[in-house]
Amino acid sequence: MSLKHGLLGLLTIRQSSGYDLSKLFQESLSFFWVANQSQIYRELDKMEQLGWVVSSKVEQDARPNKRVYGITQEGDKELIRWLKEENAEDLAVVRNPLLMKLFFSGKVDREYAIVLLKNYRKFCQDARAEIRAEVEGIGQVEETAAKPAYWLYATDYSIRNYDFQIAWIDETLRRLEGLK
Amino acid sequence: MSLKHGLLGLLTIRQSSGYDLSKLFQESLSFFWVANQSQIYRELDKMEQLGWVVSSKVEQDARPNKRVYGITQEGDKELIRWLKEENAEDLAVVRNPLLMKLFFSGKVDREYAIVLLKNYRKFCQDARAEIRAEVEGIGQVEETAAKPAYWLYATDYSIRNYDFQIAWIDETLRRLEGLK
DNA sequence: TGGGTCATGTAACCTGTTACATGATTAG
DNA sequence: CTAATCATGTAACAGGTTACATGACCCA
Repeated sequence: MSLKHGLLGLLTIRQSSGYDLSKLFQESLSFFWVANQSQIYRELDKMEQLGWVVSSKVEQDARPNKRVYGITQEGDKELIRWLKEENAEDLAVVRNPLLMKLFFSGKVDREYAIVLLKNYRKFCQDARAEIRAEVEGIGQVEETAAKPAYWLYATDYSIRNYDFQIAWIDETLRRLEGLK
Repeated sequence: MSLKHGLLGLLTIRQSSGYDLSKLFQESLSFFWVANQSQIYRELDKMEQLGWVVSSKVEQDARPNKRVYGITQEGDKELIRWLKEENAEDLAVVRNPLLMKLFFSGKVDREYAIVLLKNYRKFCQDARAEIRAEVEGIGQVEETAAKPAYWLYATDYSIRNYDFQIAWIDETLRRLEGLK
């Protein structure tokens, strides 16, 4: 149940509306978690039922009224509980559409597998560049004994993960093209 | 929509019941796609409504009657269409619970992040060993101009992906422990 | 003045997870 | 004899996706 906890985490920074959270999420967590806006609204609703957040209506005139959410003590406790919980198996969600397609590519001409890999390679390069740009944008972040820069480890993972994928694609393309 | 297509792919090998498919899936595709049994039953149902498969009841006496599914021409066409389709963005589903937790680990003691990484490292090693064992079990598969061994590329990806993750964990642990 | 983005959400549907139900056969 | 596994599924719920609705403001 990572999405709810991601939202809790963001709400410890500041109170936010669904819209705000959606943007915040996009800026900070979207490299390793995709969530769309409507999903965030629904989750907030459920989190309020769970007592993890409270909301209050804020009247606005130039825009539609909004509902601003804040984390409760209960919510904070839940966030900490989740962070301390050990559940290694649940951390790896294996679901890879690329490999699914590749696995069955014997059914079609080899060219399709090659295009598949090449397109995906392009996608990886673009995604990698985007993360790098984002990281540069934030600039140097202090990593001290008091505060390890966890976000840095996460972006590092993401970038290197793309590197790994690109390297694997290149080798696989060589093998495929070598068979011609 | 990869699960339906995975099942279509398996059904081109042979006709199968939901139970058979569930085991087949486990043996062949589970390294890159997790699916549970009940999900497979439901998907088969929908695929029959779509005309991609047909089923027939098979009476059994020692066990409950079963429903055996076979792929139709329509289903085969759909499988090929999916294999040829270009959709690079949809191939990367970014949803990483490990990074979500790590990202917010500043909220708790550093020790929890260390345990998190160590537990996950163990998980990766076990998963890696399991795939290797499976690959050895199948033995050498011919890779010829006529038939590239796509399954081999997929397992190769999976193994190297675990290697990458383990390497990143080790470096991250060093950084974390260096801060003490 | 017409299209994009800001800003708020709702509704319907699809996909994935968990728990349960039933009864035979097999291993310790 | 008892628990595990084989073998078949169904039901309810949780999480994710797509499409739609409303209206102001901003830029070309």
